Amino acid sequence: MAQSDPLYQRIASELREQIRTGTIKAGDRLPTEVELRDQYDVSRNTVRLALAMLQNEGMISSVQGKGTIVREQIMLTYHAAWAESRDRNASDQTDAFYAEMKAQGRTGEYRDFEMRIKSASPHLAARLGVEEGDSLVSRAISRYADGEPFSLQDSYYPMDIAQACGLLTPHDVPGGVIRAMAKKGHEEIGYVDELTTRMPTPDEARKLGGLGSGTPVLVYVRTTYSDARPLRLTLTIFAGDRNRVVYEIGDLQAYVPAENGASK
Amino acid sequence: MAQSDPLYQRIASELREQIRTGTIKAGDRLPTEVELRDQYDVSRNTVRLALAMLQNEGMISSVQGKGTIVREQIMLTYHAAWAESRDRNASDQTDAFYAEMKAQGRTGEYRDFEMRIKSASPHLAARLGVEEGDSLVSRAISRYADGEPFSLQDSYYPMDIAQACGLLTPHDVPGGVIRAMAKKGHEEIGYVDELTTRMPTPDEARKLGGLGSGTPVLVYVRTTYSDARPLRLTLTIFAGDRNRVVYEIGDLQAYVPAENGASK
DNA sequence: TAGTGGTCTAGACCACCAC
DNA sequence: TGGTGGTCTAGACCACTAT
Repeated sequence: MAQSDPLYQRIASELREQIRTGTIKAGDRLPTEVELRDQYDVSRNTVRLALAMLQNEGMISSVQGKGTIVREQIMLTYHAAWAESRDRNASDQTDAFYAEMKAQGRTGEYRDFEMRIKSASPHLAARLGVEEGDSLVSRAISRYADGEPFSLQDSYYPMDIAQACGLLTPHDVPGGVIRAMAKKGHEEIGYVDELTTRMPTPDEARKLGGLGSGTPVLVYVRTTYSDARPLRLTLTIFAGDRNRVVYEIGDLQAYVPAENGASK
Repeated sequence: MAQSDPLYQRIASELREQIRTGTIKAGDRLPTEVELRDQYDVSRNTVRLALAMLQNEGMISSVQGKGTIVREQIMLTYHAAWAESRDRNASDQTDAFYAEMKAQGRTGEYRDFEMRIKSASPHLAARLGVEEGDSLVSRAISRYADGEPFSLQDSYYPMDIAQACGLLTPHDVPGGVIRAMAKKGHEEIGYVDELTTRMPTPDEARKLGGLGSGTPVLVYVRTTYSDARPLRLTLTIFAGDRNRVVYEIGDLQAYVPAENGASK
C-alpha cells in the first residue's frame, strides 16, 4: 500500500499485515481504538474507518465493551456428492448431516423445524415445474454444530407430492423424506446443484448467530428429479466462514482425503 | 426495523425497502448524500454509515463525482460437472470457458497469462501429494466476459508432470493441457471439488475490476487424479455477484435447463 | 464551475462489560 | 467505576465528474 493512500487504508494495511504474519494471532485482541488513535495520531473516526475495512474483509470482529479481536476460522465440510445418495445409510438430509458431523468429530443438531405452505416464487416455480403462485410445502430447519448455527435449510415440495408422501406434518418423517417419496414412486435419480455467494440479509445474519459484516453466505440449491419431473428443491444457506462444500466425482482410488484445512 | 434502532440503520432499512420493492430500480441513482442528510435531518456522516451498510450488502455502489446507484446483477453459469469432461470437444479449461460463454450469448476472452514456478504451500502440498516447499508449475489466467473480468484461475502442476507434458511454456499448450497430460499417461479419471466463500483480498478485488466492498468471492478448488496420483490443482476465484457454479449429476431426462435466473 | 462522493477532524454522549 | 466500542454531530478540504 503506497504512502499516498488514504490514512485509514494505510492503517488497515498495517494491521492486516500484522495479522497475516502472526504478530497478532487469531483470538488476540487488537489495540483499542483510542490506542490506535494516539499511535497513528489521527481522529478516532479514521481509526474506525480502518477497522471497518478489516471487518468487511472478515478478519476481525468487535464487541461493544470488550474490544476487537482477530477472528478464528473453523471449517466444516459438506460432501455434496454423496450426502443424500441412496446407497448410504443416511435416510434423509438430517441423518446425512448427523453422519457428517460425527465423521468430523463434532456434535450435530438441528432446531426450529417449521412446516409451511408457501406460494411459488418465479424462481421456485421454474425449477419445480409448477405455475407461479402454486402452493408449495416448505420444510425448514436450522443446523447447529457444537452448539453454533452453521446453516439454514429449506426444502420445497410440489403440493401433490407432499400430500401423497405425508409431508404435511410439522415434524420429522419417519425413515426420511427421500425414502417416503421413493415408496410412492417418486424416486430421485438425478439432481442439479447451483452454488452462488452473496452477503447475508440481516435476517439470515441473525439466524446464523450474528454473522460479522464481513462474512458472506454460500447459497446452495439442489433440485432433484425422478424420471418424470422435479421432485424437490432444497435451499441451504451456509455461513461462509465456517463451511465448505465438496464434490467427489469419478474414479478416486488415488485420493487420500486430508481431514483439515483452511480456506485457501 | 424497530424505531429504537440506530438512525443509520433505520435509514438503511428504508432505502433497502425502496430497492426491494422497486421504488428505486437497478441502475437508478439514489438521492445524493446531501439530499438524504436534509431529508432525514441528520449529519452527513450518519448518511454515510447507512450507505456503507447497503454497500456491504452488495446492494449499491458509489462512484466519486457521479453518485450512488443500485447495482444490477448479471449471472454467468459455470457447469462444473462437464466443463472439463473428456467426452466433450473442449480440449482444456480455456476452450471450455469459451464454449460456456458462447452458449450463454456472451463473448469470452482471457488475459494476463502467466507461467511461474512456485514453492508448494502446506495447502497445495497436501492436495497434490508433494512435500511442502517442492517446486510447482503455476499457470494463471484472468477470464473476461463481455470485456468485464469474471474470474481468476491458477492451475498448479507437480514439476515432473509439467516437464514431461511441456507445461513449462509461457503460452497456451496446443490442444490443451488435459490432452497433453493424457498423452503422456496422466489421464484424469476423477476429481474433488471444494467450494468456499470469503471476502476478496484487496489484490483480488483489484484484479476482478474493483469489486464493491459488499461482493464476496466464490473460491473453487478442483484437484484431479489419475489412477495413481493427483495431477493438477486448479484454483478459481469467481466474482461472487456474477457467477454461479452448477453440477448436473445422475439421470436428468426430466431436467429442462432454465436459461436465466437471479441468485435466490 | 458546480455538484458529487472521499477523507478527516474534534469533539459528544450512550450502551455494554469487567472489575 | 473506568474502559470499551457504538452512535452522532457539524463542520472542513480534497478528488473526481459533468456541464
